[in-house]
Amino acid sequence: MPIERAGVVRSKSRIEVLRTGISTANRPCLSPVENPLPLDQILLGDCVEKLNRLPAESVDLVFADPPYNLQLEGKILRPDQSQVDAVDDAWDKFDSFADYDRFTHEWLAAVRRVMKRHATLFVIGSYHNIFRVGTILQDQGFWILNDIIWRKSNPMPNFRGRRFTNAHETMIWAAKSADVKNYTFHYDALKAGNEDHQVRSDWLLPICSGGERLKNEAGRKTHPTQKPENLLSRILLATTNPGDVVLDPFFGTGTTGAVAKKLGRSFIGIEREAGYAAAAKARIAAIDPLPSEAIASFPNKRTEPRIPFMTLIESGLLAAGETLTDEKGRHEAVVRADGTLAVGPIIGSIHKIGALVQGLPACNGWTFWHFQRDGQKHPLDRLRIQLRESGKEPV
Amino acid sequence: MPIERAGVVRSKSRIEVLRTGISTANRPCLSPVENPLPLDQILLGDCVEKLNRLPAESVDLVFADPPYNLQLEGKILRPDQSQVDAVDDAWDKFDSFADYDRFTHEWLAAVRRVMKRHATLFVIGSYHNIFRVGTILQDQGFWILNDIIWRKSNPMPNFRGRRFTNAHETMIWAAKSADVKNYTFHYDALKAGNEDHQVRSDWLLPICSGGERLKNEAGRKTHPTQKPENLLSRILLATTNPGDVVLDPFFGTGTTGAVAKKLGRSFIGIEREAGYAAAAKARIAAIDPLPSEAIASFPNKRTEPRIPFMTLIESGLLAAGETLTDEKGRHEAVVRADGTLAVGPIIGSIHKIGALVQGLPACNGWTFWHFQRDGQKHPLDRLRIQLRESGKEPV
DNA sequence: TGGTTCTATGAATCTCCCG
DNA sequence: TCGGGAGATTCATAGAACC
Repeated sequence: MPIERAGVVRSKSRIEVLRTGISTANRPCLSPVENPLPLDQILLGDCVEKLNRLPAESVDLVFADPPYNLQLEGKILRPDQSQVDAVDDAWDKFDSFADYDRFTHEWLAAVRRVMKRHATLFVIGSYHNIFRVGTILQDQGFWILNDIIWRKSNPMPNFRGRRFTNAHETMIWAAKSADVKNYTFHYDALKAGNEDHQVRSDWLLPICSGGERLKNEAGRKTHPTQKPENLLSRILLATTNPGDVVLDPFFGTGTTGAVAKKLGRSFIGIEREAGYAAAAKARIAAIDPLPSEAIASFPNKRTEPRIPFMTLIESGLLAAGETLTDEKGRHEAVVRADGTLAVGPIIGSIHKIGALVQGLPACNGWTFWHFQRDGQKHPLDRLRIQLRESGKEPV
Repeated sequence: MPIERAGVVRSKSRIEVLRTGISTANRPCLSPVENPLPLDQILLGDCVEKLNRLPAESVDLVFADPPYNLQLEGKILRPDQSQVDAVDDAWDKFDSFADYDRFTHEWLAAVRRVMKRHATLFVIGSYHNIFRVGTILQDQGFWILNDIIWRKSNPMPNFRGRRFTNAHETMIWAAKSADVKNYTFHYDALKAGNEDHQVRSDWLLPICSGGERLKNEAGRKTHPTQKPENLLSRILLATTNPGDVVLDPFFGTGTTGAVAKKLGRSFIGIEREAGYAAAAKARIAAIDPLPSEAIASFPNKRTEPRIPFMTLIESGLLAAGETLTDEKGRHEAVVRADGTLAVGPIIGSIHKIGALVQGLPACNGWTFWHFQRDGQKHPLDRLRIQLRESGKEPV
């Protein structure tokens, strides 16, 4: 095995830390000590075989760029890489789809086992294979979160003029099952980086070319389908945290590893072709990780510490007896010393009372209710932010 | 052994169908004379049953908008607590993927039988169903020509902030089999109407709303998923000729029929719900077909237009059938639905026709041709500027 | 009448912590 | 595992309402 490690090699203690919390129950074959998570390495060999040697529930994200269907390449390979005779009638065409399906089924099941409970999966493909992949992953219980369209700003034109320019590829983003709700998704950061608008399911990005494209000595491209780093950046920034483990079972020339290293994530790459793996290793070794302040997490509203309304009063930011209104001044409520609001005889939380006065089933009291300072109305949330910021300062 | 998992286990009979085409057992044996093609009609009933009564190899194009098999749980509320009027109709309910696959397999096989040899098929769907559809149609021997992304310029946002905005739907365009080469595809006309650039596989179009959206007496939408006419226009203009027969097995409120009538194509619609069919019938009756010079075939030779003139028509800024003149009103031409101009029998880009009527070698159609509004003539360029200003595409 | 503001709504697999 | 409740969450467009 010429290449078992590439790029950054982590210390054992680091691995131990990252592996903490991984159950030993379902782990195949090897003990944790004998089989530590091979972080930031490229495993050379068949992906199913290599995956089966990894501990269960050990990675946070999977990015998979499997071989596209083989029907256009004139030859068909079985999962064991034996070649199927070239054929062109319906029976054999079906047979080739069945082969591709079996291959897909195997690697998806192997990947699924090593995913942590909250982990998610990206698979990229074209119309040749993506429908088979999508069907099979649904059959395995994966739960699709989005299909995402990579719109190529500079696609290869259609030379024969008999079809529309094939200007996109499709990615499927899926959780392990429908009941997984706590997957990582940096909604706030994505929105903030997109003119304060939600990021859509169609992404416009150029294909990989220029200096980013790996070439051999003869100037030929090293890999036929090298993915652009920007594509992987978006994915990793959106769905992982720094320190997370990203698995790529079809590593190729290592775009996933390069981007993971740059963004302070760990990677595990599996690649069958030694030539691709070697190119990936050299490429990743030359990557400088970004400074930590460039990749630190964007504040996430859902994970901010909760501030009880009462704390505002206790801290003196708001006084018991003050009158709150909505933004337009159409509704009023009085702040009570115990951290509740009163509208006439009715008493309740800022959310309950906000819902009540509007006749709605629910309401976010932090943004609905406003207090008055210097003749201007400000939302309660402003005081909450103030409190959180002051709490972070050293005392 | 029934079909348990599409793409994984196949029944023997399924393989038989794939090998031999349609088995004769299920084939209805009515002669064309006994069963003339019900052109420009809506057949009320189950689509498979109705399809089996149609003569084999009788339609030129199929547009299918099957149920998506959305699996909704509970309600979704907007941030203002209003409830989204979701698709919860009985026709979109399936017990399992296996059920949906069976349904898909049946209607696709029935559709396949009535397609002429050179006919093509469009199916539209979302990530909930499109992977199943794509897999099954590949299994049946259909040959995918493109997958086409309808990018919605105004999609519904994601209200919970846990996913990317689901801003597109996917269409699969397929021929009956891989050896069909003579399908209709108006490459030259499409290119001429698109700045002399090939049309890509991602199309930006708004959802159906405003006056085009059918509403009942109470002002509620008649159909939850009415498709925009511009979407069907592009499809019919690209892949059919005037006089062709377009089949829609899930007719709904008849967008396919309305566009077919407008563009001088015939249609056959099949719809199970009497209410939808009645709405479709009334809608189509009110359609005025475009004048024949606006839809006659684009000459099958290369031209050199330089304008996305087609976009003006799709955006509604200019209507197919309108007459353009030069500034002094000495020359006239008719706007065609495919983004070209006609002067008598001669058809070409706005530039070519402008040059022709003046007897000059070249002409800038954008400044030469004028349209009439409120009794005044304005150059086409005015509309182009308007469009550019409004056409800020989300990235 | 014209400009501005408000409101309704669209194929949607749409929360999460705590007791 | 289930239920309750805090509190988090929206963009483009049409058309009505208002000024």
